[in-house]
Amino acid sequence: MYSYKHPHPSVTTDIVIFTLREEKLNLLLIKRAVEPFKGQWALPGGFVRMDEDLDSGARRELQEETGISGVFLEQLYTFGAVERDPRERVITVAYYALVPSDKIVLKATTDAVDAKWFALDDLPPLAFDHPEILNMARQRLLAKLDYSTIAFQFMPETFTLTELQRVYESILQEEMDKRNFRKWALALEQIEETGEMRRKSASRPAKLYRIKDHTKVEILK
Amino acid sequence: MYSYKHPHPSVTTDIVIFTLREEKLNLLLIKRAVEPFKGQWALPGGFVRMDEDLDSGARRELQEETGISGVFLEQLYTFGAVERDPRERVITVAYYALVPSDKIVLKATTDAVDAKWFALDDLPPLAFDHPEILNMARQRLLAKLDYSTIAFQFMPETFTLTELQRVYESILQEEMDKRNFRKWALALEQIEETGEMRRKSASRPAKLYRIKDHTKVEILK
DNA sequence: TCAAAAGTGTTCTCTTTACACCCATGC
DNA sequence: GCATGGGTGTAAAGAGAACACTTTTGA
Repeated sequence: MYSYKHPHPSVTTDIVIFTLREEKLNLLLIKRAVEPFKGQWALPGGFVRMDEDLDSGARRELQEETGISGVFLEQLYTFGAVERDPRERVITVAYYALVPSDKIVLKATTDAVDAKWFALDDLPPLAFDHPEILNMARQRLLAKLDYSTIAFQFMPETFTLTELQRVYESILQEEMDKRNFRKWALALEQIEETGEMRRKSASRPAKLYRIKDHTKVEILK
Repeated sequence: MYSYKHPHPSVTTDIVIFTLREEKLNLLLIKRAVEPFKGQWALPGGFVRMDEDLDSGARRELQEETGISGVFLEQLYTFGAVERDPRERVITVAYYALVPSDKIVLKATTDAVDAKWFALDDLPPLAFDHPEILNMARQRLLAKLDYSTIAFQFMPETFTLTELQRVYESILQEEMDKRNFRKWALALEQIEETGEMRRKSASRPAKLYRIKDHTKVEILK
C-alpha cells in the first residue's frame, strides 16, 4: 500500500495511433476487457509508472499493446476533467503516433489484447472521453500537414512520388495537382532518390525515393 | 491518509504568465518560501485538487497567487520527467497566460507570497525544470503571433494602432512598416473604433480601438 | 499499337513587401 | 511656426495556383 496525506489522481497515457490503409486514415483501437466500458473500443493506454518519463510510458504502452516501436510519437494534450473516468480521478496525457504502412501488422502480444485497425469514417463508439481526444488528434494532424513534413511518417522505407501524393490526398480528402505537388515535395529536400525503380503493371516505372532523415519532422516556413 | 494499491504521482499546474511592461516581455515569478529551491524564483503553480478540472486548477492558482483573473490561459505541455522534482514524482501540466497591461497590478494576497514581474532578458535563476517550461512557452507565443491574434490579449480595453504595433514589435524584436501593419490589423476585422481619441503630448490625436471579442483568439489563414 | 501511369515548364493571379508625404495638435 | 506622432496609397516582387502533352513500359 502507498499512503499520502492528500489524495492523488491516477495518471495514464492514451495514444491515438494513425496509419493509412487502402488510402484511408485508420485508427488503432483496443477492445476493453474490464469495466467500465467493458467490451467497448478504446484508445490504447495505461498507467504511467513511477520510474518512467511520460514519453517512455507512452512508447511502452504502444509497444506492449501493439508490438509497434520506433515510430513518430508526440504529446497531444492532457485531459483531466473530474468525471472523465467513473471510477476515480484519472488524468491522461494523450499522445498521437503515426505508423508507416510497412509496420501496421499487429504483433500478437502476451496480453492477448484485442487490437484492430478502424477506418476513421467507420468507427465504433469509443469509451470514456476518447472521442474528444481523437478529435483533437485529427485536428492536430490536419494542421501539421500544412506546416510540417509530418505526413512523411506514414511512408514505408521507399516510395514513389505518386504514392506520397496519394497519402496527402487521402488525408486532406482533396485532389492535388501532380506537377505542383512534385515540385513542392522535391523542393523540401527531405527525400532523395534510391536509384531503384518501381515496376508496376503495364506502365512506365516510377523512381523510388527514401526519406533522408526519418526521425526528423521539418517545420516549414 | 489516502492509500492506494499502486504508487501515484502528484499532479500540479504551473503557469507561465506573460505581460508587456515598458515595451518588454515580462514574466511573473514567485519566490519560493520552502525547500527545495527555497529563496529561488519559480513559476506560480500548485497541486491540482481532486474536484477541479485542470483548467480550473490553473485559473485558481493564477487567482490565488496573483489576484489576476479573466485572462487568456491555455494549456502548454505536460512535463513529467522522473527526477524533475527532487522530493517525489511530480507531473506538472504547464499553462501559459497573457495579461493585458491594465491588469498587471498584483493584488496583495493572503498568502503574502512574494510575486514579481521580471523582464525576460533579465531573469533570475529558476527552480526545477522551469527554464525548460518557460522556453517552450516563449516558442509557443512566438509561433502563435504568426498565425493567430493572440497578441491582442496583451492590449488594454482601448488602444491605438500604434500601441498595437509596438506590442508586436517588442515581442518580435523587429520594426514593422506602419502602413502595412495598419492595413493588416484592420483587415482582420477583430478590432473596431471606439469613437474616442487619445490626446497625448503635442501631436495629432490618435483613434482609439477596442477588440470586438476579447475572449476569442482567431486562427489566421 | 494500345493502355496505364510517370514525368516535366510556363503563365497568370494573388499576396506580401517596399516606400514618402501630408495632417492635426500643443507649446 | 515648429516639433511630435497620426494617418494614408501605389508599385514591384515573390509565392501559389492553373494547366496539357510526351515518355516508358507490359501485354
